[in-house]
Amino acid sequence: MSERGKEPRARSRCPISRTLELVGDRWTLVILRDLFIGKKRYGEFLDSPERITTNILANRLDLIERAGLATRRAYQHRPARYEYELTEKGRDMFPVLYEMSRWANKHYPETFTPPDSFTKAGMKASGARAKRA
Amino acid sequence: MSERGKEPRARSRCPISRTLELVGDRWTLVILRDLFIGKKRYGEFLDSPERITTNILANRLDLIERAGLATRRAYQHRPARYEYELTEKGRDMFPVLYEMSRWANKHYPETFTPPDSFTKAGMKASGARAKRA
DNA sequence: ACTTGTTACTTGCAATATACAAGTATCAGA
DNA sequence: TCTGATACTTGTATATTGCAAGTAACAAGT
Repeated sequence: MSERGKEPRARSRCPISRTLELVGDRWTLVILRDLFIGKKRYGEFLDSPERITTNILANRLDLIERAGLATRRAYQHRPARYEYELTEKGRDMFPVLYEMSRWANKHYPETFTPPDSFTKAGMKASGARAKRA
Repeated sequence: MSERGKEPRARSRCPISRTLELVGDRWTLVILRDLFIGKKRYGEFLDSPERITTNILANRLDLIERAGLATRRAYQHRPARYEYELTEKGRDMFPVLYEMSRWANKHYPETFTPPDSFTKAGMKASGARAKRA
C-alpha cells in the first residue's frame, strides 16, 4: 500500500461528518474493536468472525496507522512481523463503540452482550475521558 | 428504488459489527444528524454543507426508513411531498452521534462544537435511555 | 535437500457503491 | 405560458469492496 498523497479536504467542519470521513465504513471500527479486545496481529484480525479479506485488512491497518489511531511496531525482524497497538486517539474512540454496542443490543436481540472484559478494558483504556453528563 | 429482496444475513452476532452493517457508511449518520437538528425534508438534507448527491440521498432515505430509523409520511398530496421523522430506534442512535462529536472535537480542532440545540434536542429525544453507568 | 506450514502481505479481477450531471413529474404562482 | 420548487430517477465514470490467488521470508519436519 502506502499510497501517499494529501488527504482530501473535509466535507465540512461538522465533527460527526469528520468522524465519518475517517471511520465511516464497514470495517475500520471492527478492527478497532479487535484492538480493544487485545488483538494485535494481522492473523488475529483475520480470525474474527466477520471474515475481513486480506486486501481490506491491509488497507485499513495502513489507514488506521496513518490516522494515528494505532501504532505499528515490528516485534520481530527477519522476517518482519508487526503488532498494532491503540494510541490514545484510538482509545478515545471507545465510547463510540460502546454506544453502538448498546444500541444494537437494544434493537437486535440476536446480538450478544459484550463481555465485561471488553467493557472494562475499554473503560479503563479511554479512562475518565469516556465519562460525560 | 425500492429493490426488495432479503437482507443478507449478519456477518456475526457482534453488536458493533451489526450496527456498522446498517450505518457503516459515510452518509447515513449525517442524515440522522440532520433529523436530530430538526430537518425533515429532502431539500433540507440536500442543503447540508456536505453536499450529498440526490441519488445517494434517495437511497439512504429508503434504507433509513426500511431499517425503521425514521418514518416517511406525506404532508401533502398532489404533488406528493414527504417528511421524515425519527423513530425511537433512530432517536436511540443519539449517543453514538454524540460520542463521535466529542471524539472529533477533541482530536480535530477545526471541527465546531455542536450547538446546544443539537445536544439538548438529542438528549431529550433519546431521553433517559442514553443514561446509565 | 525438499516439502509443508506460518505470517503478513500484494495482485488481479469482477461486483458493488459512490460521485457527478442531467432529466422527469407534478404542481403553484406570475 | 413560463418560471420555479420539490422530490426524485437515470446514466455514466470512478472508486471501493469482495473473492481468489500469489508472493516472500523464514522454521521445522522427513
